[in-house]
Amino acid sequence: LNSFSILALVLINSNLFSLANGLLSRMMETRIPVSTILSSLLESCKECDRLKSRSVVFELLIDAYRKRGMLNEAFSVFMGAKDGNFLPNLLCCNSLLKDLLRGNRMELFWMVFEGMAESKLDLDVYSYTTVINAYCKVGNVQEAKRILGEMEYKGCNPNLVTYNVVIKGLCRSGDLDEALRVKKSMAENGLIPDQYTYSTLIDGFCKQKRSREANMILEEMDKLGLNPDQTAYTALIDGFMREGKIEDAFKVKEAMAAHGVKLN
RNA sequence: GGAUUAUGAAUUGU
Repeated sequence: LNSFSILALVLINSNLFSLANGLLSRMMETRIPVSTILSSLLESCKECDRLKSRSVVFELLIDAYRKRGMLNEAFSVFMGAKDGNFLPNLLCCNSLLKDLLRGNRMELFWMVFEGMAESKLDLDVYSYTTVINAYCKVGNVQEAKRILGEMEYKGCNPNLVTYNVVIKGLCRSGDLDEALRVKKSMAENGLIPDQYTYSTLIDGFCKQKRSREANMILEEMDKLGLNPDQTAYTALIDGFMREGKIEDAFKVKEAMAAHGVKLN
């Protein structure tokens, strides 16, 4: 195992990443527990202190575990690497956060996030957006908005996706008016709402049984030349049907056809 | 640069 570890480090040092990757895959497939692989790698890093880019070995291993859905193992490697002062780079951390959030592994998610913060890693718009999304998903829009403020304060500008995530969170929590205010505020930051923004709002209004207003949002979208797509129309049809407004639903279906958007 | 990461955008009933 130690020979493999050292070889992996040497390969990375020589920019032979895919070979290193193959080696790590073989190590994983032996079913040796992560903790053993991890300590072997950390030990080898200490021995081979003249090799460069040693933290890459942990990034490769995290990615390998992540992509196999082995999130506990990916997490362990992150923690071990961080504690050994081989903090994975931002892209790797962000990717791990994304998978932990999607996998609903929130305990691990927050531990990784804390680890990034305590290592003084500068978060980027991806990191912040993911964290905002995490808060939104548990209905904590307050905290989501706090992070939004924090990122701006730290000089990291929220982008279109960030705003869409916040708007979605507000819609889910039923705060439609605030969602509209946030949409308006995008212009101040030079951002133009896109089809995601509009579809999110349309769906939000529909889910609160405010389909008529949703219809107006769709019309606004159309006016602006942002072609409402299948998602926007489907959300609106669904909204009208939920309210029992069958005729309105059919009108939307006709408008949809007139705009050349197909029913799915 | 080895990895190229953030919106699981809508619908799919009982």
